[in-house]
Order: sequence, then C-alpha cells, then structure tokens
Amino acid sequence: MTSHGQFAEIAALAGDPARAGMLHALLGGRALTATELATVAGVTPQTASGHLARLTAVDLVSVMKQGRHRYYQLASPAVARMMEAIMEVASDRQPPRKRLVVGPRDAALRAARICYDHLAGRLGVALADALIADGHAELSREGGLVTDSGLRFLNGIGVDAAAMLSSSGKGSRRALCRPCLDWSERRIHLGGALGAAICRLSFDQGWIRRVDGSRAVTITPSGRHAYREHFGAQL
Amino acid sequence: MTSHGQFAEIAALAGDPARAGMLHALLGGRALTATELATVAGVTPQTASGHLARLTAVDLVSVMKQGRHRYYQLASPAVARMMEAIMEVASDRQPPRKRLVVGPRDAALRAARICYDHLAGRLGVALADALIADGHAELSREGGLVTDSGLRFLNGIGVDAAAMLSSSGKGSRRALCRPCLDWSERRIHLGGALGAAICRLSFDQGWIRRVDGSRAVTITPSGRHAYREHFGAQL
DNA sequence: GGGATGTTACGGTCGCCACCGAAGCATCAG
DNA sequence: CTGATGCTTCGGTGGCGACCGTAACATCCC
Repeated sequence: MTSHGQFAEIAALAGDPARAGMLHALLGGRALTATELATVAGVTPQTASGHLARLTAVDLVSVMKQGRHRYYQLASPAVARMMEAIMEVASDRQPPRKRLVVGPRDAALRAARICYDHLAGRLGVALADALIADGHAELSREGGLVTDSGLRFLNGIGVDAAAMLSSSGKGSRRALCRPCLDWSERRIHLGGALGAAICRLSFDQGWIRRVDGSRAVTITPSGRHAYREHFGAQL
Repeated sequence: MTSHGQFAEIAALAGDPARAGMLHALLGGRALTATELATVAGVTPQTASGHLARLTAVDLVSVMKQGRHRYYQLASPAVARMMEAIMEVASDRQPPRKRLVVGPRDAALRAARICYDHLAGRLGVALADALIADGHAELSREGGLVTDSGLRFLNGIGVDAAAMLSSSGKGSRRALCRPCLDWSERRIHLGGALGAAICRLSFDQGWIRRVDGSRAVTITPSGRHAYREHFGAQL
C-alpha cells in the first residue's frame, strides 16, 4: 500500500517529459542551474522551478545554493542506477521506425560521454573491453568484479585502490566494478567505483575534456595515446 | 530526444498507481489473470484491460492466452530489476510520519516473500547472511559473486551449477549472484541466477509454500530444518 | 543606492488520461 | 442452441497537473 504509493510517486515524477529531460541532463554528473535545466527541458524557468521543487522534495535531486544561483544535481548514485535500469528497459524496445537522423551532436554523444560519474559511449565500451581482455576485470549483465591483476594495474596508473575500497560501501573488492548498460552502444561498460575512478583520472590527466553544455566529452591527443598505451584500448 | 521520450514513456507507465499495483503484484513471479490484476489494483476489469494493453505494448509485461483466460507476467528480468531500482530510491525516503500500522498480511510479507524469482524478506536476508558468513558468496550494494566454495556447496544441495552458468548470460561465474535491496528489511539479499535457483529448490523440496494471492510464502517445518541445517541460517 | 539577473510564488487556462457504464467478442458448460 | 464467464472496445465524464504570464524576492554588479 504505502509501498505502491512511494513507488508510483517516484516513477511518475521521472515519467514527465520535462522532468525526464532534466534528470537526463543531470546524468552528465555536473551540477546545473535551474535556468540551464529549464532550457534543456524546453520549458520556462517558472515551470522548471516547480518541477525541481518536487524532485528535491522526494530526494531525487539535491540543491546547493551558491550566490544567486542554485545548483541542482542527482541526489545519489541510487538515482542514477534507477535511471539506467529504466533506460535498459526502454532501449529493449526495438526502434519503431527506420532510423532517426542523428546530428553531429548525437554522434559526439555516441563517441564518448559521461554517465553520472563514469565513461560511456564507444570510449566506455572500448575501455571495458580492454580491461576484460587483459584479465583486469570481469563483467556481465548481472555483476562484475576487479581481479587481483586489475588492482595492481590500477595502482600502476595512479588509482588509489585502497581509497576506493574504503569508500565503496562494505569494502568488498567485488563492489568496485558494476556493469552499466545504456542506449547508444547496447553494450556493457564500466560503472561503480572503478568506472568513477577511471573517469576522474581521465579528467585529471587531461585525457578527456567536457563539451559545452552536453554530456559528451572529447578525447584529447594525449588521451588517445594514454588509452591505447596504458589500457590497450581500440578506439 | 528519442531517448528521453522512451525513458519518460516507460517511467510514466510505471508511475500510475493502478499500473504500479499490477506490476507490484506481478513481482510475485506468478502469471496472473486480468481480473485478478484488476482486483489488486482496485479498478474495474475494463480499466485494467486498458492498462494491461498499454503495458504489453511497451513490453513491460507479456501475455499468454490460455482458454478464456489471459495470463499476464513481467516480460523480463530487466523489468524486475527496474522496479527494484525504483523501490530502492523510493525506500530511501525516510517514512514521513511515525509508523503505519502493519496488519498480519504485511507481517507475513516481511517474514518471507517472493521477489520476482527469488526470496526476500527476513528469510531472504537470513539466507544471504548465512551464505556470506560461510564464505560461499560475497555481496555488496554494487555487485556480488559466488565463490568456489559456494559452487561446491550448491552442487552439494542439488543445484546444477553448470546449468546455471550456461543459462546466465555470458556464463561468467560472477553473474550468478546479484544484490537485491527492497523495502521491508532495507538489507541486501540474494538475487540473480543464484537467488532464483535457491528459490526454485526451496519450492521443489517443499521448504516453502505460497500464500493465497500474495507474494508472501510460509516456511514449512521441513524448510525451517533445512535452512538451519544446510545453510546455517538464523531464522 | 539603482538596475540587472536568477529564482520562486500565485492564478488561471487547457489538455490529457484514468475511470466507469454499456455493449461486443471469445470461450466454456450444459 | 442458450446461458455464463472472462476479457476487450467504445463513448463520455471528471479531475489532476503541466504550462505560462505576472509578480515578488534574493543576490550580484556598478
């Protein structure tokens, strides 16, 4: 009863096109202002404000006041997981028509983008494939794990595995690696603490750079080199 | 664009109270008729029929005609995963009021119930704890796996691990064990192929029995014995 | 201080959708 | 065949909520 109600309330909030657009934009991992979110959702700021108030009321997004701006972001990784799960079901539907024309913007997203806190798109899939091929990780639809060789590898490229372990829930070494499936590649890629760490490292090392106001990222020349050299990824 | 639309469509379908009730009932794992679903959702058969048509149109549920009945069930494990993910977010909200009065029906659900294809409630948590304590499995919020000792243990109690491996996606041994969190215990329990296998075994051995038209199950005396003896579970 | 910008609050309009009653098919029993 | 049951389709009604215009409030810049 109360269980249904909560469930339906959350799903309904995510089910409005405007709110879905905002949540989708927030999957980019950055905190966005109310006006930015209004733009991406295609509604006026007043309307967006109302939506955001409801989303924060149920803890789907959180707010940080900063001067005259209010920065909104997803409230927790659980929200991102929920969105991924919904997208998995949604993308299972075969495309109803032929193929939609995809703009260059869409092409950039398919090449490489952020998925809340980790990398997705062809880059994300390539990195996952490379790590799996080298025996650093295992991954399937239902779960994943980092191998011993993977832990050594991570330490070698500058990821503090110990910190990841302590920050990752119960500290299980198996919690580091989570499969994430999304719309563009229809393939599994790296999520969880491992995916987040690699994404953070990539930004810190200048391997990737954010694109304008989008979830897309561009791979820098040094990044292209690093991914090939360190990870053995086929780009 | 098209991505948002699909996402919002699915979420909105799950977000209606009546449809949410039906989906919730179908989490029990059994196929239910349209009239049964109408009853649990508290609407007339005509209304339920419309809802079910929409749910089947987007492949959230599937139908099996059998005589003059139509049996509906969740279309895929992905749908169940999606619902669990939504419930995780929904249950994160601390109860707004004091505590709701819980009837005996609710008490039975909390004790032991079916969650699509595996066991949940106190029984599910106890089994998971026992397997983890014995080193047969590892489990965290982000992932899980079955250990070598776990595979041997499963073979010992009559679960064909080889069959599980082949039937479980890419055949990774790590895919057998998936964490599942839900509303009553706020604790992780066993999902995935392992959870389903143990659930099936429990029915086959007569350790548990379904309760009327509910997701709840009762533990038989032999089940109580078996869970304590074989699994070392604290009931 | 005054003016610009970002954000929220209020009121009113409009469209969509959940709902039911009545009627139409399909299936089974006799 | 006739009647009963399960389910769906069709039409019409009612209510909730998404949306915007206007306006108030907060913060920064000069």
